[in-house]
Amino acid sequence: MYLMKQQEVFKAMADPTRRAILKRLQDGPLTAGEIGEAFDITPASLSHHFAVLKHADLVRTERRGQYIVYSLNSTVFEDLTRMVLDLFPSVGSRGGK
Amino acid sequence: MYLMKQQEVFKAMADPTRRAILKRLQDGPLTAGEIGEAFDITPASLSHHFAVLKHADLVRTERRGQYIVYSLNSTVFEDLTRMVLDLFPSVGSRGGK
DNA sequence: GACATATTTAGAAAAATATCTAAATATCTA
DNA sequence: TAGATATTTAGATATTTTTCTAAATATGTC
Repeated sequence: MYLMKQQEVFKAMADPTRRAILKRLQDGPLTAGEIGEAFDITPASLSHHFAVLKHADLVRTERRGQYIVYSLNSTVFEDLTRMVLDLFPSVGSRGGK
Repeated sequence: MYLMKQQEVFKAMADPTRRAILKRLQDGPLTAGEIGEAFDITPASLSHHFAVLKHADLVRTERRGQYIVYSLNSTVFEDLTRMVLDLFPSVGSRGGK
């Protein structure tokens, strides 16, 4: 059922900078540089966070000329939501263990 | 809106042992010792994980004689679900930014 | 081709986390 | 109260993560 790398996804979500990156991408794709403007962090560190998010398959990338454009991968989000629900029996109200 | 400690919750969920602890509690409350049976880890390390889960308000505790009984706190879990949905606009289909 | 810009990779240092052993605390039973 | 069991706390160590600087790669422009 879960094709996603559960551990990678949860680890990716655990960092506040990465969650903020995801937030920024809610309104549409952005280049690495555009995302970085919001953070007081070097491009290298940011790039590391991108790598973690990509590894968890939470974002997709596409090169556009000099730029690399990042966008949310909403498919994995659905899996994540399901995963969270699965951890808490009462709310999801989906019977079996 | 979010009364929960977002960072604490995500951090708590990032560790596989802690997620497994939550899983074990799905079927009902268990003592620290009962939970520990499933893991190849010292009671001290386990206790550390309990502390993290408690700090995130994901579990509740109650002393019963010698034992300490742990149970899921499903209230916070609803917040968590909402939080995840909030990070991914397409899934929740809830308009605003 | 040379140079500028955008981004990533490599390698090191600093900070956070997970784990352990040993000791402390709480409760139970005799 | 003494001894046993259950759990946590303290302190140390090992691992992982975050961040940085410097260098490398890719693309665009002159």
